[in-house]
Formats: sequence, structure tokens, C-alpha cells
Amino acid sequence: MKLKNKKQLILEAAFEVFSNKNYANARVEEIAEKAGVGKGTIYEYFQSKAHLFLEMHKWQMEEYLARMEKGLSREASPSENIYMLIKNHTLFTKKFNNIAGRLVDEVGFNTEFNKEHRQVMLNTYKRLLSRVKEILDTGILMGEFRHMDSQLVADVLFGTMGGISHAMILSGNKQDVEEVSRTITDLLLNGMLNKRSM
Amino acid sequence: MKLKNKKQLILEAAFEVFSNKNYANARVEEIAEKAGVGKGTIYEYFQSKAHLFLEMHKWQMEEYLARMEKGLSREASPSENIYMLIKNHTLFTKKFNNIAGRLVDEVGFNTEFNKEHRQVMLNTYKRLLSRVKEILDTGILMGEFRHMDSQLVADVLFGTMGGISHAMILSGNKQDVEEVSRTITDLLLNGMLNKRSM
Amino acid sequence: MKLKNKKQLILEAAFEVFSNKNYANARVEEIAEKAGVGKGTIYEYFQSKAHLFLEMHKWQMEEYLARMEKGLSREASPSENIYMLIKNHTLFTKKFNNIAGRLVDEVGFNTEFNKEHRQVMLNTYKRLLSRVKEILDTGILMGEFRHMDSQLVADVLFGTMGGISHAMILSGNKQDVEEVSRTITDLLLNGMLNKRSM
Amino acid sequence: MKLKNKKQLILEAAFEVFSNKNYANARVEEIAEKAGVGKGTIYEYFQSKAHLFLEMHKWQMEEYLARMEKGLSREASPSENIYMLIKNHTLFTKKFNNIAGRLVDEVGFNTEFNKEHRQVMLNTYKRLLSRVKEILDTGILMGEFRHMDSQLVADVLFGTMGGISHAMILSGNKQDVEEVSRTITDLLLNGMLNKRSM
DNA sequence: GATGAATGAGAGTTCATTCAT
DNA sequence: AATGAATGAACTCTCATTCAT
Repeated sequence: MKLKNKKQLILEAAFEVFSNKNYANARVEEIAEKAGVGKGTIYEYFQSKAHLFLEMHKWQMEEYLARMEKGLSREASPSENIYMLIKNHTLFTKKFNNIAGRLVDEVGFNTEFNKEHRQVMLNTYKRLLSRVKEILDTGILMGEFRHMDSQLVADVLFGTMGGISHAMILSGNKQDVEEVSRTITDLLLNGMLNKRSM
Repeated sequence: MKLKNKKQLILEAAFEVFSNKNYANARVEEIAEKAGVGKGTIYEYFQSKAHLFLEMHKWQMEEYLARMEKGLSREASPSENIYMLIKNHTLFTKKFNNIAGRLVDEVGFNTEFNKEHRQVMLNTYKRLLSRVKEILDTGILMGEFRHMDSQLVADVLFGTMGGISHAMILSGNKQDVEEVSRTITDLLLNGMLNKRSM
Repeated sequence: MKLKNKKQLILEAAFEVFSNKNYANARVEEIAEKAGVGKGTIYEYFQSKAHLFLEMHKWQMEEYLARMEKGLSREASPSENIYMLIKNHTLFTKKFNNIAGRLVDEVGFNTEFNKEHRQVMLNTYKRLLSRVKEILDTGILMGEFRHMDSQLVADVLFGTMGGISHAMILSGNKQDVEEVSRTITDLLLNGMLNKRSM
Repeated sequence: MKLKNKKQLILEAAFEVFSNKNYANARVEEIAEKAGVGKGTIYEYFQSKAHLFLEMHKWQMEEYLARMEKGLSREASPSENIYMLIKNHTLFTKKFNNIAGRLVDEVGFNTEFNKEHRQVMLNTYKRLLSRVKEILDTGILMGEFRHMDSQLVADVLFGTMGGISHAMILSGNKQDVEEVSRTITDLLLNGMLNKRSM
């Protein structure tokens, strides 16, 4: 089981380094150092820097997905699930410098990643999105949410979460996760309009 | 009779190249070629690649700001202004591959850009945010929007717009701007909850 | 007479810049700025940077030669002339960062200067040397100096003067010219040996 | 079984190239070629071209110092030691195009070399000088040399040796080392004056 | 004649990748 | 399997020189 350990070690080191630098600025040697292995060893487990990035990315998306699932439950109300979604995302973002969000652009705009790479990544995103859509659809079905284009709203919800990341990075990461999550959930659920004025 | 200022020509070429590649992958020579000038000429107008990027970025932020202002008016209702905001952002994003969003990460995570650079960028963002906050505050004051932490909501609104960009890129940029903007505005204004069920 | 003035202006600026940097580090633009002319103007008067250097060098050698002649006289004793030689050289060196010495190496080892250039320079040096040799020969003829290979001694004397420059630069240029010159002259005239012990 | 340490190989190549060109004209790639290594390899062993130059310089100064010590002995008379000094220096100079002398200027006037670099170099020179001064002081103590400012004379002697280099280079390096050394030693020991005329 | 904007050859340097050990 | 010394392609940037004005 040593082999699996070493590969995992490299993936973790890669994640750490790619989180703090962007793809181009991250040096393979730094990843090797952080993983405690030789530079050449990385090429035993990964074809190239791009492949390492890609595998790390896939792994992180799984991690992220698992994290998002945490706290979600069929018993909880869709609204509560939405809150958990936002909270978990915000926690994840805060912890890892919004790596998830940044990775999208990285893969999307770096010519080193070919079509195939991009497809792999897109598929992972689609899985994420379909999970969000599922929650929305459940809410609609239960009558808790009004009728809406759940696909588009899932996109937006997902996007909003990404946006929170930007906001948090820009504001210097100083905000309280619970409070931010509450406010955002409230906003998304109830909207901005003053109901009494209607 | 120069048709165009050469500095502007370079900025535009830089924008084009940086939009399609990321900072590290963009080659100075390619920018020069696209601008129709010699490699050295770029260094006549900009100290370094990083400075070129920064100036291009500042210019684009102004452009973006101007674009966002378009269609906003004191006479229009705050809700209509929110719609315009979202629509304009979506248009801009669609047109320019979400460069604005990506630039944030670029500057935020690239060690080549020092504190001073980041400050410059942050200031532009703050101007944008304060404009959004102004619209929100007007809405609150007019009683159209309910009472809320307008600062945080501005962050989120701004973030959401950024998020839309991601969504559009992921979905391959095929969506209709008007429709997307309508749906999102509606979502933000009225929320997701089914009012009748309350 | 304006033309001559401008050429001279450039030569003087070149001298100043080449004195403080070496050939490669001296920028043509800096010379132009110091001369108060445009960069292109330099190329009106000189074929290339190398030619500018060369002409500046020739001019400085003349200047140096003239400086060395100053104070020399047929009436003065050869010993006094030797003293003047050393003193003038030391003064010149101190004033101009040993540019004369450095120029030798510059021209001697820089492949940008071809054979012809080197010959021009060598000729100037030979004139200098023959002047020193003349003084020595006069001293020998007058019986003040003992019989010796005046050609070689001229080389050495000239070399010694160059060496003083190095010493002065290394020691930070703090020494008193009069005193140094006296000591050296005394050394060269009387030698190091203790005569009484013989 | 490496025949030679690779770092040493590079240093030797650097020495050869820097001896024939000056710092600015010497290309790193040429050094690499001469060393039989790739361009990148040089940067495995040295931080930069400037650092390579500096280390090469330090190494050469040690080499020079060792060369100078050769043939010197406590048993030999100070005069003989002076002769050895001059002869060894002349040999070294002749062999290596007066690189020692030229390096002084290189380091002294090239802004790429900072204060710290210069200090390192100065210290090596001071060691050289103190060795020369020691010989002089011994001679004075033994009564063979007359009383004199040994510090200044060491400077001059050292300078003279540097000067010989110039002379040899100018004269095309054709002179006989033994003869030149004899003449110079004689000049320094006995002076130029005709004793009988006093 | 005088200029300086424009140029591009050529330099130093980095770093993903290879391969002998 | 694991390594890291060695590599060279590819990059940014400088600056002598040109030439349209």
C-alpha cells in the first residue's frame, strides 16, 4: 500500500502548492519538496505537470462534492439544505483560497489543457450541478420553492457561491462564515423586495 | 494623422491576448504582433509585462464600470436598476470571456504583483461595489427593498454576477442574455420561496 | 563653429560616462542625455558606439599627453621631470578614475574593436612611451641616470604609473598626491636597497 | 569516476572565457560550451553570471596567491624574494592575459557587483598586499632595505607588477620573462640614479 | 542637421522533463 | 521504484541602431 500512499502524498502537496500559486507559477520541484519525494518521482506517477494538475483537480472536486454532501439530508427541509450548501461552500472556500473557482479558469483558459482534459473537468462540474438541481427540484416538488427553471437557478446558485468566494478574498477573508451564510440564504430564499410594500 | 494612439493599440492587443490565455501563458511577443508593433516598442510604453497587464486591467475596469453605469438612472426604480446591472454584467462577461473575474485571481495569486498593484486593483473594485451599494441603499430608503446589510448584499450581488460568468463559460456561453438576466433578477428580488405556502 | 562644439560636447559626455561605467555598461542614450543632444545626433557625428569610444579615447590620450608634458622642461633635471611625470599621472588618475588604464583593457579585450582600432590606440601609447623614453635617455646622456635599457624602463615606469592608479582605487583614493609622488620618485631613483649596508 | 568536478570544470571554462573577453562580452552559453555542459547546468552551480564571475575571481586570486608564494622562502634574501615575486607575477600575467589586473576594474566599475562583492575582492587583495609588505618589512628589519613606508611601497610594488602586465600586453607579450624580471628587480633595488655621479 | 519612436537581435534566466544511476 | 543532475526550449527584457519626420 506504499505506492498509493506516495501518489496521495504528491496529490496533497500539489493541492497545497496550486492553491497558493496559480498553475504557471507553481513549480514541480516545490511540489516534490512539499511531498517529500524526489522531482523525478512525480513523473513516475503522473505523465506531466498538466496531468498532475488534472488528477489533483479531479480528486479535489470529489473532496468538494463530499464536503457539500455533508449535512445535506433527505429529512431536512430544502431550505435547510440550501443553507448547508452555502455554508459548506463558504467554509471550503475560506479554507482553500477558492481553489475550486480558480481551477475552472485555469483549465478553461490554459492551452496546455486540451479538449479531453476540459471534458473530464466539465463532467465533474455537471455532477455537482445536478446535485444542486436535485435539491431545488425536491423543494419545488414539496411546494417549498416556487416553480422555476431549476437548471438555470442551479447555475446561478452555484455561481453565487463562487461569487461569495471572490467577495471573501477581496474583503480579506475576515467575515464570519455563519453570519454570511445566513444572510445569503435569507436573501436567496426571500429575495430583496419589501413584501409589506406590495 | 495616426488613426490610433500606439499605447492604446498595445493595450487593446494585450487585452485580447490576456483574455484568451492567462497571464503566464500570454507572450509579450504575441501581444506585439497583434498590436502590429515590434517587441521592443511595448517596453517603450510599459515598464514590464506585469505593468502592461496592470494598466490593461485598470483600463478594462474603467471600461467595465462605464458599461455598468449605462442604462442605470435615478428615475428608474431600484429594481429596474438591479436588472440593468445584471444584464450589463452578463453582456460584458459574454463578450470578454469573463476577463474581469479572472483578473481578480490573476492579480490576487500571482506573486509578481506586489502589494501596491493589488491595492490599485482593490480600489477599482471598491468603487464598483460602492456603486452597487448606492443602488441598494436607494432601494431601501425608498422602501422598495427591505432592510438589509447593504454592504454584504452588495458583495453577494457582485459575487453573483461573477458567478454567472462562470456558469456561462461552463455551459458554453450559449444562453440568452435577456432571459438569464430576467430570471436572475427575479430570483434576487423575490427569492426562491413559494409565498403561498407560507 | 557650432558643429565642432556639438561634437566636442558629445565627446566630453562620452568621456564622463565611460569613466564611471565600462564600455558595455555605458549606454549611448545616457551619453546623449549628458551631452544634451538627441540619441540620433550621436550617429550624425560617429559611426557607432565603438567609434565614439575610439575617438573619445584618442582625444583623451592627447589630453593626457598634454597634461603629462605640463611642468616638464628641458631646463629641469631629468629627476625632476620624472617626479613631474609621476605627479601629473597620479593627479590625472585620481581625477578620472584611472580611465586611461582601463581603456587599454577595454580596447584590448573587446572584440568589437578590430585590429585597426587597436593599432590607432597603440600608436598613441607609443607616442606616450617615446616621450618617457626621451626623458630617460636625456638623463642617461647627462650622466644623471645610470646606463639602462631605456625602452624597458620606460615600459616599467609607465606601468608603475598605471599600477599606482590601481593602488589608489583600491585604497579608496584617499592618499595625498604630493606625498605619494615623492615616495615613488624617491623609490625609483634611489631604489630600495640600503646603500650603507653595501 | 568523474575525472573532474563539474563545478570546477565550469570555473575553468569561465576563467578562459572571461580572460579573453571582458565580463559583458562573455556569454554564458560560450562558457557552457567550453565546459562541455548545457547552459542550464551553469545555473545549477551558480546563482547568476555575476556570481559565477565572482567565484571564478576568488578562485583565481587564490591561485595567484599560491603562485606568488612559490619560490619565496624565509631563507632566501629579501632581494631574492622580491625577484621571485616579480618573476612569478610576470609569468602569471603572461599566461593569463593580466586577468588579475583587469578583474579589479571589472568589479570596481561594474554596477552589477554590489558592495558586498567588492568587499570580498578587496579582502583578497589585502591578503596579497600584506604578504608583500611582510617581505619588505623583513628586508628592512634585516637592514637589507633602507627604512621606508613599507605599506606605500607594497602598494607601489604591487602596482608596478600590475603595470608590467599592461606593458607586456601592449608590447604584444613578446618579452623574455627572466630578462624583464631581472631588469625590473634591479631597477627597484638600485634605483635609476647613477651612484658615481653623486 | 537633428531627433526620438521604433525595432529586433541577442542576452540572462527559469523550469518541465529526461535518464543514468 | 526512486532519484536529482543535466538539459535546452522558451521566455522577458535591453539597447545599439535606423529612419521618417
